[in-house]
Amino acid sequence: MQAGTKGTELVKFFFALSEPIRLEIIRALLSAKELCVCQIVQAFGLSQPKVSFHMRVLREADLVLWKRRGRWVYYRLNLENPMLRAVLPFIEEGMEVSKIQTTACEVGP
Amino acid sequence: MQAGTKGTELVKFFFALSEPIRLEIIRALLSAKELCVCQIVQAFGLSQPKVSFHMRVLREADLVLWKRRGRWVYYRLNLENPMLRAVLPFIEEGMEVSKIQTTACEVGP
DNA sequence: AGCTTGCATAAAAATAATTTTATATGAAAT
DNA sequence: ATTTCATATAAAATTATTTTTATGCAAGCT
Repeated sequence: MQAGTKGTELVKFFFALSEPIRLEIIRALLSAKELCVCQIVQAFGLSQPKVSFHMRVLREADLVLWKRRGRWVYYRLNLENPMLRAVLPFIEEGMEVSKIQTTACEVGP
Repeated sequence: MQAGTKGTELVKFFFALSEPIRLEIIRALLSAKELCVCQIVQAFGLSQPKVSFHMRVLREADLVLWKRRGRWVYYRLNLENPMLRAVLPFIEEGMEVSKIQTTACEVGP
């Protein structure tokens, strides 16, 4: 996804979702209302900079929102994004039903 | 999109759409019922192997169907793909209305 | 059959994305 | 004020994708 690309928004959107780790993070965020970086790090056994890198891609594609609370940074899906909403059913597909978020849940440190 | 990836189908789908040239080809196929490679080459001023490369990515993501007729190979959108159908409205967005296919049209050599 | 056209594919070269390693920042704790 | 923790960001190293260049193949023409 080189710089100066036209139609960037759409390209960024698809690009962000075209990576297995990022898709898994999206799925995790679908199950948990929100997650801080350390939870994602632990859940997937990834390095922290790696997770931060991918979260940035997701952020810049407008797929997630973030908020700092104390020392932690929490990420959650940007469900206001209509494109995300359009593809979520396909991302959910194959997920265990039990893992799909139906109600808010307490998470995190 | 490294080899041996899990959840390949979805990743391939998003990956195929995460590239400006491929998105433009999708848009062109939306306007023209079907296009042969030489038409895409001419329409965008791309080299033939480049177009073939991108068409293969689109094929392997199940986004397009192809058929040889004589010496020409024609590509068209795989509108049976439900994921493609889900995102098409967003891909159309910003396209000139006049370019959006409403009826079949005669194209090609 | 031999030529030409349209296209796929392979190999090499160029470019871009990801991962790792190292460092910086903001917030709380001591 | 210093230290510690959680995380972002930068730089370097690695890996993947894209582009270019070269070649091969199928189909029609002469």
